[in-house]
Amino acid sequence: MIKQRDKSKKHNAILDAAVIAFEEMGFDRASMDYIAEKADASKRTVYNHFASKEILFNAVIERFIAETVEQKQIQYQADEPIVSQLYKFADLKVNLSSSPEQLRFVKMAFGVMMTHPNIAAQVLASSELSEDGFQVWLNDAVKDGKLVIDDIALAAEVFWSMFTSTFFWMPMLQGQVEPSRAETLKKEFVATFLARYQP
Amino acid sequence: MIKQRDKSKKHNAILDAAVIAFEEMGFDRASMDYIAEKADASKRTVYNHFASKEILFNAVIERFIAETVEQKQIQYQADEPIVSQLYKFADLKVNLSSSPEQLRFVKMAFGVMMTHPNIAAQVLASSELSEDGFQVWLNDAVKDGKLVIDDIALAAEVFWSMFTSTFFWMPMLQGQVEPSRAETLKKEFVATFLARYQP
DNA sequence: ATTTAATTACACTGCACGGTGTAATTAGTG
DNA sequence: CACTAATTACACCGTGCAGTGTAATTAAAT
Repeated sequence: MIKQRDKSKKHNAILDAAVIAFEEMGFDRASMDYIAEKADASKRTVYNHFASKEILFNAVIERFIAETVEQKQIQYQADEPIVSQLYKFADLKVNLSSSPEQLRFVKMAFGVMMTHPNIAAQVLASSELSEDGFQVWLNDAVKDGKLVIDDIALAAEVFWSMFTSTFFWMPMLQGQVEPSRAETLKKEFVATFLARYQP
Repeated sequence: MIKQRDKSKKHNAILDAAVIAFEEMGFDRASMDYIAEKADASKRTVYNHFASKEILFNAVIERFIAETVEQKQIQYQADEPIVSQLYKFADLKVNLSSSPEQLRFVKMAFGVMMTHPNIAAQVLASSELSEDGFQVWLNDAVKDGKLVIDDIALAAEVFWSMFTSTFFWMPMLQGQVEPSRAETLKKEFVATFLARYQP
């Protein structure tokens, strides 16, 4: 009969502390001593849970993806106006830009990726899931005669490029987009998309 | 009478080496010893030219901006088709994405900026110069009756958001855009823009 | 050829950090 | 309560790096 205590508390405390540390100072400058201190743990315990800093970092990324990528799928609805359905897709991006925690994390992750291409190539994947779903939606809308599109993938890129630039990249480097301006931009982007692809 | 030898050769050799080093391994991991070696200089000489690593980094950024931001202004031409003029603006972004050296540098600079917000906030500014010129151009086009736009700044953002996302951010993180696809996207983006703002 | 500014070689300081080993302590589980 | 897995405190190693001091060397300007 093996006795086992619950490690998960310290485990998560360490992950939380690591997130804070990595966000504060990036991968290189975040020291294991600092992480241990923030986690109210000894450095030895940190190493007992995660054999190296790199392993710890990967665990941090994995937990984030598991937590945040709860499939937000949007189905095509024949009875709902095209515009309002497009707004829903738009909101997927807009919402990220208005969630400071997520933004801070993604920012950190990309910062690390840029200087350590070897570590954590997993981050990009998660941001592309919603974009795949959009192409399915576009297909249904075309079949239903509500949109006229030759090249679905191209149209999808037109749509996402507008939103991604403004609601992902910009906030990542410059900070939040003011909500009122976000609304204006969202409307204009959707209007532009429809000007091109609506019969 | 003071005797002065020409320091500029070593000065530039050091800057060149620093660029290589920072691009290769980022700010933190690029050591001054390594930079000195790459510059065929002693570490002492490096420090004689640049008192600290941070100062060296700033010098690197400054030189890059001075070199690359030769104002590429585009004037509105009443006799030239709107489409072809828009293509010229588009090419400003497309060309960056197809210049590996510039891309590598900008990539490095952003990587550093993300983890060291204190260092070098100067980089963003340089990428926004061409975007200002575009608003002037839009104004002229509207006056000339070739476009119908309420909010010039908004229209400008619609235009740049498409191109920036595809020809700046994507290449920065994932690498080159294939030339043929770049051409397809360019055309589609311009067509979309015109679908919205051409009378 | 002489002068001297610039550069070099090199030794050295100090520090921060990744990672390990161990003996003692703590606290949850049965 | 008794057991023992998990945690801690702490000392320690090796390394890599920013930055400095100095005496010797080099090479360009006059």
